[in-house]
Amino acid sequence: MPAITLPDGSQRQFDRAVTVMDVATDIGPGLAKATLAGEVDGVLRDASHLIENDADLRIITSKDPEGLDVIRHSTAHLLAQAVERLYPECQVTIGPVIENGFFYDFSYPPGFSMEDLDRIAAEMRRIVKDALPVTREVWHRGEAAQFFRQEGEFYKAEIIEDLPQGEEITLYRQGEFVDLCRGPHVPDTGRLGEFKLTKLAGAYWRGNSDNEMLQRIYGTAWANKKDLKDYLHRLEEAEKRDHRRVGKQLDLFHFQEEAPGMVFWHDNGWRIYTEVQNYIRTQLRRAGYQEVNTPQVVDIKLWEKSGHADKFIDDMFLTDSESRNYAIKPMNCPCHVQIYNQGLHSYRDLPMRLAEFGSCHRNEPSGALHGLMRVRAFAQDDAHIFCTPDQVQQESADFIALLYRIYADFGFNEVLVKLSTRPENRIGADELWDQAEAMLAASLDEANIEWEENPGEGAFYGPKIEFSLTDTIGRVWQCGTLQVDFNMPGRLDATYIDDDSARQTPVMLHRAILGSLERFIGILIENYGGAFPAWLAPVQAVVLNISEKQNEYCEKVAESLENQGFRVDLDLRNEKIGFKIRQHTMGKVPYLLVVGDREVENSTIAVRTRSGEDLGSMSVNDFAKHLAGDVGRRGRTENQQED
RNA sequence: GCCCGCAUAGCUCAGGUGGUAGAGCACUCCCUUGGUAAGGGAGAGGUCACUGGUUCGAGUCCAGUUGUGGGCACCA
Repeated sequence: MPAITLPDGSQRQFDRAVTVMDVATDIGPGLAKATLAGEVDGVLRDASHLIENDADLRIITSKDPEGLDVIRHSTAHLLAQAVERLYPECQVTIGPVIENGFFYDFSYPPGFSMEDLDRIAAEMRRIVKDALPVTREVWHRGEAAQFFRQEGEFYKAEIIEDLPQGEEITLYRQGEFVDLCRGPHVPDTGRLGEFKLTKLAGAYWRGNSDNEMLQRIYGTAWANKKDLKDYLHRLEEAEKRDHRRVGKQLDLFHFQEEAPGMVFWHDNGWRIYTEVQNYIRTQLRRAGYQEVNTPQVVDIKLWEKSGHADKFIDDMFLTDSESRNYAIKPMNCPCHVQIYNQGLHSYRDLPMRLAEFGSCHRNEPSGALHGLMRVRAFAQDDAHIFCTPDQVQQESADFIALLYRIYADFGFNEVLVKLSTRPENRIGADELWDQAEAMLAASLDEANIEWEENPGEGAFYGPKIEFSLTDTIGRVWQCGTLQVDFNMPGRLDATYIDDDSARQTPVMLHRAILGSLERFIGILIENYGGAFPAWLAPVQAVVLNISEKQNEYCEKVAESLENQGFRVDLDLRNEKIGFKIRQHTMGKVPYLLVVGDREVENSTIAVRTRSGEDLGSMSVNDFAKHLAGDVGRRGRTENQQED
């Protein structure tokens, strides 16, 4: 005699056990048709789930986020069923829901091609048309494993055997296809159909490169045709902001075969780069850092001593001369310890903060390279803070505050924060790790920052906080980092004299805010779609003449602005004004300054923004003030004050 | 590094089943001096990524290499 309480608080009384679908039907046929699953007492269940006792029930349709997940999950099963039909020797493994869609991994040594994807999608549509009922079955663990082994599905049998004891083993059946799954699923395959198989990729079984490489098929799935179309449209729009595409359009940089993973910066791109670098330089100086510069080619012995060679020798570029072996430096820290080690330090000298935009090279695996986002040659806004153990907490807090201030200047207000803790392969005593991890966690908590733990992902010498930004298509890129290192200073013989005259080993904080400048500029390009705020724009304004008559005046305007430190171009080509406006608008120049006879006569310029707004005519001085205000705001919006 | 694609003019891209390359934009020259997103005309421009193979003949088919794209693994 269950009484069902719905989310609006209303109750329905039944004289027998009912399924989620029964309740939906009781409410109305329209709802029944839309019902995909139900949330019974807070747990997601199939529409066919039988409710025997009083319960809270929320009917799940495609309008609920959970409903969309059910659709995606069921579409993954649909994919697996189609693949099993077309490639009977194929084995299924796992097929989870991911952002915007799903994937399914198959063991199929011959491999799939893009043509296979078309065949598979066609078979999937056939199954949708057949509207096969999807049913749930509870199996005995051993029998289920046995069943899959008989079917030749050894991966599935392995998954079952690895499930925690006591967990219910459920199988879902649609037509001839049976899959191990926790569920829930849609009531029948007819509820699916708004999907697209998007990519084909390799993926290692259980994410381990020692295992077989499986064939992964990615897809996207939505509740209706419009959502699917909108999603595909969003992807296209994101592609237009791709930093590689924008980099070519705006003549920022290029790559070429002779230097894979290394950037050829052009004038326009390098202007952005140096602007960013100079901004950071000023910020660090203000925050009490010293800027230094250290050699790029350093004897391998130093890398052996620091511990890097042990772990990263394959990823280092090596060279030799006169029977000595050198590495092109992959990072700055050992060199900074060398600077620290010059002279004797008192605890009174600490903290000592050494910053460097040193050029570093890492021989990244070819498959990892990705435009500016992952390169083999880069510079970081890198710095190392040498301090006493007591100072770690305060230095961390100061750093985190600086990082958020700088991100805000660049217009980034959403930051993902993770604390990576001790990895399996590490150096140093566990007590030191306990201490370091706790300090980092405390500095985040004190700043009221939400963070996640990333267990086992710390560097080999210490735990780290990672600060990540997101690109236009939702890929997350780690930029900032803060790492506590109790090991390297000792390995490289760094010391200071304590207040009781004893020699102590300083703690070293490795830290960067933007991370690789190359990557950060890639993110900036995508964030702005190439339309940089005035402070970063390679060209801040272009002076355009209407005809030859105004050339001399135009030159004077440009010269005056340049003398005030602005980046200004002159376009005196024999072209119509509409043509020039169009070209520089597409070139994303923030301000277009038009000069005709009227302006010459009144000693003014007509100001137009790249968004097409007409700011009217004004004197060069007034425009300079306007532009200076714009530059001064950096990436912050009008009403965001600098803190 | 591994899986699946891709590589044609400076850029964006066409080039069924093999018969020695095309468009638009950009570029050069000429006309046009034009007031806020493309004025007109003419011209030049390509060892079809590289190496090898099949063929009378390869941009096109096959193999390898390099680079690159999407993933996986890696990321001090």
